[in-house]
Amino acid sequence: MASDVRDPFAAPGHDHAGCVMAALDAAEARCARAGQRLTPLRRRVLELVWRGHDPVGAYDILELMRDERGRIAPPTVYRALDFLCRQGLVHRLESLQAFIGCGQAGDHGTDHGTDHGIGHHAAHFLICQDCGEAVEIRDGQLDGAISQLAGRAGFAIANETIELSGRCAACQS
Amino acid sequence: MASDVRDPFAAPGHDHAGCVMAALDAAEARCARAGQRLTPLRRRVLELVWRGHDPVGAYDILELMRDERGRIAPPTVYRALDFLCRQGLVHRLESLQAFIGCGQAGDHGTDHGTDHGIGHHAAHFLICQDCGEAVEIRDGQLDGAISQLAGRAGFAIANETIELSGRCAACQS
DNA sequence: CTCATTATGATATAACATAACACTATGAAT
DNA sequence: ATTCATAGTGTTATGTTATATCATAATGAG
Ligand SMILES: [Zn+2]
Ligand SMILES: [Zn+2]
Ligand SMILES: [Zn+2]
Ligand SMILES: [Zn+2]
Repeated sequence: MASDVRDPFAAPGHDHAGCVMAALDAAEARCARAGQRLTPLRRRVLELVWRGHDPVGAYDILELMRDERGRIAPPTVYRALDFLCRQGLVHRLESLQAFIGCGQAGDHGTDHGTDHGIGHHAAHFLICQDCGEAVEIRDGQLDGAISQLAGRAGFAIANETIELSGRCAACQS
Repeated sequence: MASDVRDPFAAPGHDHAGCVMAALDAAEARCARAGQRLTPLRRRVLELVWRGHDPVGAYDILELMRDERGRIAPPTVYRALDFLCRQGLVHRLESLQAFIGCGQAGDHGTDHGTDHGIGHHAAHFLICQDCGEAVEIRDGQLDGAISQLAGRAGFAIANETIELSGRCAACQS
C-alpha cells in the first residue's frame, strides 16, 4: 500500500521496449474490459507518449505523426490524448503542459484508495528538471495526509494535481 | 504547527477591502525589506490579482488594465506577474493557468519549513470548482509526508505543485 | 551629470488548445 | 443486406496563453 518510493527513476539498464509493450498490452486489456475502442490512431498516440519516460507535448506528438502519416491536425492528437486520459492510460502534467504514460496501468482495478471514479486515478509525480524524467509515485502517507486534510476542511476532492519538481537521485552526482 | 485546515474558504461576511489592503501593505513591506521596487504598475497588477479570492488569468488582468490605462501589451502584465511571483506575493495555479494572491504574505520571514529559498515558499491549494475560490493551505502532516517521500527517493525538491480541486464545504449544501 | 541598471513600451510570434462542421467507420436492429 | 444511430476521424479556422526581441524611459549610484 504505502509503496515506499525508493528512487523510482529508471535504472541505467532499463528495458524500455518491454516497458512500452507492457503498457500497450495493459491498455488493450483495459479498453477491452471497459468496452472502449483502442483504435490504431489512439494506440499509436499512446505508443508515442511512451517513447520515453519524459513528458511529451501534444505538438511533439503531432510532429512525430506528421513524419509518418503526413498532414494531421491538432484536434486529432488532442482527441486521442483526451481519450487516453479518460481511460487513465495517460496523465497530463499541468506544470509542464505535457503528457506522460500512466505508470500504474497494470495495477488498475486493484483499488488503492485514491481513485476518483472509473478509468482514472489520482496520479502524483516526481519530475527531474535535469534529466527530464517524470515518475508516478504512490505514497500512503501522502494519500493519508491529503484525505485527512480535506476531511478537516470539509472539502470534497475531485481531482489532485501533485507534481514535485527537482533533481532525481541520479542527477545529484 | 500543523495549522489544521478547518474550512479555510472565505466566510460570508468577509471584509475583502481590508484583505486587499493588508496584502498590499505586506507587499510594500516585503519588497522594501528585499530591496525590490514595487512600482505603480506592479502594485496595480497585484491589486487586480487580489480583486477576489478566485484565480485570475493574465489576459483578464490585461483587459482590466486596458480599461484604465489604454493600450497595454501582454509582456507588461506577464513581467509584473513574474516579479510578483518571484517575490512570493502571487502564486501561479498550474492546473488553471491562472494567478492568485499569496495567502500568507504576512507570515513570510517566519520560516515554516516549506521554504525553497528567499522570496517564495511552497504553496498548496484547495480549489473549489463551484464557487471558483482557491485557498492556500498549510498542513504539517502533508509537508511531512512530502519531505519524507522525497527523502526516501533521494529526490531534491525544488518546486511543489499541489492543487486539490473539488467542492468546498459551503458549496456542498 | 553620467552612466549602468532596471523597468516599461511595442511589435511580432510561438506554443498550447478547442469550436464547428463534414465525412467515415462501426456495429446493432430490422 | 439495408438502415440507422453512434462514435471516430479529417479539416479549417480560431481562441488562449506566453515569450522573444528591440526600443525607450525611469532610477539611482558614483
Ligand atoms: Zn521504460
Ligand atoms: Zn534526473
Ligand atoms: Zn478577501
Ligand atoms: Zn465553493
